[in-house]
Amino acid sequence: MGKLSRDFYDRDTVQTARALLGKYLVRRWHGLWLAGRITETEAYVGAVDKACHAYGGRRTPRTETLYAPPGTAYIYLIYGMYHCLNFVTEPAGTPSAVLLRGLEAAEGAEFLARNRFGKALAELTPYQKKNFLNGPGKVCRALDLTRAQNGLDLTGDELFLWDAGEAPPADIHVGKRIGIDYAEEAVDFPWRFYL
DNA sequence: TTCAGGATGTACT
DNA sequence: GTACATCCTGAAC
Repeated sequence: MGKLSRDFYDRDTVQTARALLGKYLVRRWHGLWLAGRITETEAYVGAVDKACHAYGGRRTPRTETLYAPPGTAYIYLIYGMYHCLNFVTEPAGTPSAVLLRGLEAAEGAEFLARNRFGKALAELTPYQKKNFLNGPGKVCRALDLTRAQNGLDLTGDELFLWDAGEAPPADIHVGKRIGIDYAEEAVDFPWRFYL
């Protein structure tokens, strides 16, 4: 029970990705709380993973955040219009992170719906409810996360992860990662975890 | 229900 | 100029 400390992120990335399922992402937003339960993650390990932006020690302005200390938010723009939120793992200088792919609304659902669809929760169609937060771009849209939050310290008070003290999820699914067809042998790494 | 195509900007070649 | 850790829409089934 409590905010996840830096130690939580300072270890093997694949283990961290798995351990994040069932934890809560919490965001302080305009004086109120937005939160969701994590349902889907993927691991990206720079040292061995061609799908990772920092594969082979690649260092550019964009990837610089991946080299930050564990427990840092890495947020980047993808396809010109969506953002993806990652949690930096492993010691500083080891470019690895966990991509957040899915949430279940927990706190501030009314505001999440407004950010995501521009209308009230009660007005969402069944299709919109079903596809509320089941993708990385959707999560960032609902939580109003952009590159302005890139580099945020996840042990701070603005954006952090919370262990609600729930029993570990019983039924964790494992699979290949999504949208990385270019990554050669890394395409098949079983580094996607979901409930 | 699945599927093709387009939107859109930044990073990198 | 090309590719990209995506999502939405509209058409076909």
